[in-house]
Amino acid sequence: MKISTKGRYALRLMLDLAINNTGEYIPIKRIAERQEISEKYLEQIITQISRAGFVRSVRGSQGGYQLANPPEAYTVGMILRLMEGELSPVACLDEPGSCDRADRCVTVDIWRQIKDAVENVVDNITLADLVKSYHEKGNCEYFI
Amino acid sequence: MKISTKGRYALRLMLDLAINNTGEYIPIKRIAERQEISEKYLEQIITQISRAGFVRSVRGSQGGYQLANPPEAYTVGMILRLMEGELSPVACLDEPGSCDRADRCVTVDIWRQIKDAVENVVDNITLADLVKSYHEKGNCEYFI
DNA sequence: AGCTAATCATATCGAAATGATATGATTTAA
DNA sequence: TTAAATCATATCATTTCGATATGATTAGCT
Repeated sequence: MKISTKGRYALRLMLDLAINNTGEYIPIKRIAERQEISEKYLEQIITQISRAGFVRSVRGSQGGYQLANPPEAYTVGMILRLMEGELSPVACLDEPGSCDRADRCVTVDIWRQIKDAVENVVDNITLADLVKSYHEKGNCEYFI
Repeated sequence: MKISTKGRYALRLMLDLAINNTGEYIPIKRIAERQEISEKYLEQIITQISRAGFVRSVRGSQGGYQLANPPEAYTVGMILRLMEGELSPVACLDEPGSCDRADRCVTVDIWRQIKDAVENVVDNITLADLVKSYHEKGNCEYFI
C-alpha cells in the first residue's frame, strides 16, 4: 500500500513550482537542489508532467518550467494519478471483467471503500492549500 | 497503492474459514480448490496467520485449520496488517526520524490523512460482516 | 558565430519485491 | 503401515523500483 517515489517526488516538484510561482521559468536543477532529488530522475518525472500539460516549458539557456495554471487548479489527486495511475488498492476496480468472481465477491466492496476514502482525501487538497500550510510552518522560499 | 496478493489471499482464506466455521478442521487443499489459489502459496500464507495465533491447526491425516476466535473477532485491518505491515502510503509515518525533512514537510499531513482514511475502513469491517454480505449475495458454502 | 545552459529522448542497470514453485521433513488418523 | 495433512526452507522467474548514462536538440548570451 505504498505510494512510489515518482508520485511523491512529483508532488514535491509541483509544490516547489507553486511556492516559486513568480512567473519566471525555473530549471530542474534548482528544484533538484532544493528538494535533494536526483536531477536526472526529476527530468523523467517532469517530462510526464509536461506531456500532461500541467507545466509550461522553455528550452535552451535561461529556460525551465512553470505551472501552466494557478496552484488552486491542481489537486493532489491529479498529480498522484498522473504518476501512479488509478488510486485503487486492486486492479479489478479499474478493469471491469478482469475477474470472473466479481459478481459473488464480497471483498471488492472493501477495496471500493478504500479507494473512495483515499480519493476523498487527495481530491480535496490543492497545491494552494499546501503552499499555505508551507508558509504557516514558518518556511520560506529559500528553505524547502 | 496496491494491496499484494498475499494480503488479498489471506483475507479470502480467513473468510473461507469463517464461512465454513463448523468446528471441523479444514485442510488447505479444500480452501485452495474453492478459492482457486495455489495450494502451496496458501500454505505459506496460512503459516504466517497461524504463527500470529489467528487460527488453530491440527497436523496429520484429517488435520487442517480453523479460526481460533469467532468471525466477529477479526477485522479486515488485522488480517491485512499481518501480511502487508502498516497500511501507510509512506514509510516515514511508521519510522520516526527516518526523514530529516519531517519538521518542515507539508506532504506528510496528506499521507497521514490517507492512512487514517484507510484504517477507518478496514478496522470497522469484521469477518462476520463479510460472512453476512456473502450470504446476502445469495452465495452458499459450496460456492465461493 | 560559438559557447553554454537548459530541455528532450531513450537505453540501461542493479536491487528489491512479487508471486509463486519445488523439495522434503514431520505428524497423525485410519 | 500408509496416506493425508501441516511445517519448513530453498529456489526461481518476472516485474517493478529507483535511478544513472548517454546523447540530441534548442535557444539565450556574449
